[in-house]
Amino acid sequence: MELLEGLNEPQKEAVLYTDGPLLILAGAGSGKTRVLTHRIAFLISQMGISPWNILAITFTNKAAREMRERVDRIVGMGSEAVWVSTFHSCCVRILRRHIDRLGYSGNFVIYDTDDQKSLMKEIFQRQNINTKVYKEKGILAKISHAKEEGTGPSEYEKEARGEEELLTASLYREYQRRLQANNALDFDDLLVKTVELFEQYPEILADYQERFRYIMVDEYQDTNNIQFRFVSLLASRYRNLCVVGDDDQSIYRFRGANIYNILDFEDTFPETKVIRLEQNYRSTQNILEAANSVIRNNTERKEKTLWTENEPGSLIHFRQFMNGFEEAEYVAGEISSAHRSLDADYRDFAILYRTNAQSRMFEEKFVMSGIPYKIVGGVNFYARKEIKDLVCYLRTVANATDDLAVNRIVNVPRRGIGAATLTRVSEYAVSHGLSQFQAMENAREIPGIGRSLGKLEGFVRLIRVLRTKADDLSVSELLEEIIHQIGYVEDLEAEGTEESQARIENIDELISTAASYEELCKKEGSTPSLSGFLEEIALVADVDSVDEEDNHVLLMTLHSAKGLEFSRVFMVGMDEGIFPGQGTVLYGDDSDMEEERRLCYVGITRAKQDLTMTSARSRMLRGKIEELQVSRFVKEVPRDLVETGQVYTDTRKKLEQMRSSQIIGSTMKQVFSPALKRTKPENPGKPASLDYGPGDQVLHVKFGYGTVISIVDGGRDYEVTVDFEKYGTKKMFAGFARLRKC
DNA sequence: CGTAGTTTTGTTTTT
DNA sequence: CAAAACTACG
Repeated sequence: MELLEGLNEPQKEAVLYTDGPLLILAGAGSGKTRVLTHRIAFLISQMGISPWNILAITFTNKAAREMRERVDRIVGMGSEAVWVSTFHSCCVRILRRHIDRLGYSGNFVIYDTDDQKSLMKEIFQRQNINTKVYKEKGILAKISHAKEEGTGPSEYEKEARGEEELLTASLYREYQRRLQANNALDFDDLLVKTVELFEQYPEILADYQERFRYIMVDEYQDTNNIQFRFVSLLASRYRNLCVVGDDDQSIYRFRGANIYNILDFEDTFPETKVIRLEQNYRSTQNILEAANSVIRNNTERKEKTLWTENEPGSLIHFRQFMNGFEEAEYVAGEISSAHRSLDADYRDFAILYRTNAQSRMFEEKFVMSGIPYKIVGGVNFYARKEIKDLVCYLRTVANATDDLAVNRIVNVPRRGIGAATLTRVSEYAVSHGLSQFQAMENAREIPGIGRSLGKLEGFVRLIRVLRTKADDLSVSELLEEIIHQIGYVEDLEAEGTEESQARIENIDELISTAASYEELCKKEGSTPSLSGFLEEIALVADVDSVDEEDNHVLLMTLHSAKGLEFSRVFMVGMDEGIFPGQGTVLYGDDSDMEEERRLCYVGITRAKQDLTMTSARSRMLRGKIEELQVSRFVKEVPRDLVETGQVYTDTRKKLEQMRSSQIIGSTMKQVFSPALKRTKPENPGKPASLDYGPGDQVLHVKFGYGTVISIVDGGRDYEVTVDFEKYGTKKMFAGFARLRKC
């Protein structure tokens, strides 16, 4: 069959197994997207399933877009009826239709983290909470976790023990009350409310169960409990649930992802078929071996070993520097020279780090060296002040009850409406049961408003004018109208700084985003709307905008890199206290460390051809210079796979550099030798004797079972020749091969 | 009410 | 060492 061409055996099996629960354990680079898209195509073209009955859930919009394109390509006509979306956008689509049953209106707004914080801050102020003891962020984190567990305010209150939890319970209740009053949902609510809807209205659930007879979930290891409930509810009728994931790549526990969703999938759905994809098509043998060696140190995982038919490739490079400055210089230098000698293009490189803050130094060096680059993540595009301001104007125009948006822009640009006035407005609003904007419309009635009355009236007039115009204008035109009316860009131009210039560029980008949203709607045949646009931008992540066509180096966190691949990867900041992070090293337990290790595994497996890890002996942290040890993860890579190389020397000060490179060179041995003891105490180089001999059956992690042909004492180690059942005869060093007698 | 200057706070990771 | 939050003055 044409559809199955080019797929390996387990991949084919996964495509053909269509009925009942299916768990695909797909290692990094094992072609899982391919399997999923072919599976969808198979369902439609061979099984005669209507595209309408298929739901595919991905983690990011980018993944959804990619899958959509690939499905379109193989399925062709009718493929657009397949729902390919993220959890969140899928929920939004469902809620827009039915949320009125839950006491919200269909044009609800979605609050981002910033909005959540402002709202909580307001609640704190109103209730006179001591911000020295309790932090908005901390309470919000608790609420978020409660929501991920599906615990509502009442239930939380019942279970609350101790002062802090009781306070959280009451704040949780108030927070939800305020959200609802503003007709707003936060990220977690999107899932919570959908599940609530399904549980309270079985007929609505039944509708969607009928509709989504075949459900596929990608990156299943990163689902949290509420997402699990959502999927289980939908799939409980037809039970055609196919989940794809890799427990070794579960890196979102901090945000509620429950690794046991994938580890225990077979227990939850007893008739589950399990298929493992362990052949990697992405990386060289050395890179894969390094990844396998690192992840092997985790205990909470499903045992598996990735293998590949690719070349061994070059060794993993490791470089240690005196400080972060030299580290960045080295990376920039390597990229420049590779580019100059035409070995690689800029787009082949990615710099991966643990925290966003680490990007700065690389950015500076890249600017100096003229290397084109793009930073993914950091401050979300839509969280930037100028963008947020304008979006809040749009929100105000779209939704009369969005108090948060109104309060944000009422004095942007300066209209002389200050804190005192706003407090009066808000008191009036609360006592009369009005929204903030409605109260402003009645400003005349508000006691003590005094001189601010005219200013408020001016603001109300402006919004009314914009609302009227919104009916005839497209989103991008409305945006330009707003910018024109409030003179936003003019103000920025007047500033004339580099920063204000960057903001103007961001604003231009926002306008073109609006324009392309309209384009997309036209192409799809849907009607562009203001609320549609707002929804679109509320759910995008920064990775979503990564474009493989652009020729620049990408800088991003290890988290953002999941699902991507690059020819050449630099994992920078490989220091104890940075990666693994300080919190994990000092306060974390084993499972925290295992999560960090999985993150490292994700990083290593992003590389196709070439991987470099770097560290620094000292770094500037929180304004202090700190001495750092090399990351334990570097030490977990077998010595034989690593090349420490000539230490990079700056051309400016040869002499000094040579001295420091000698120092670094001499530390290199110390870096690695204790490592081998630590991570593989059972394998200290050449063993005194071997517990197997010629003729014995042995097991190898990668090649499986085989028979020992001969053993030669090679001085440093024994050279063993083994005839493997599946891979034929291989020669290997006993100390490294870790053969087990059986 | 707005600004400039001062103090405090903070580091994971993000849909 | 930043950025954010707070304070005091014009």
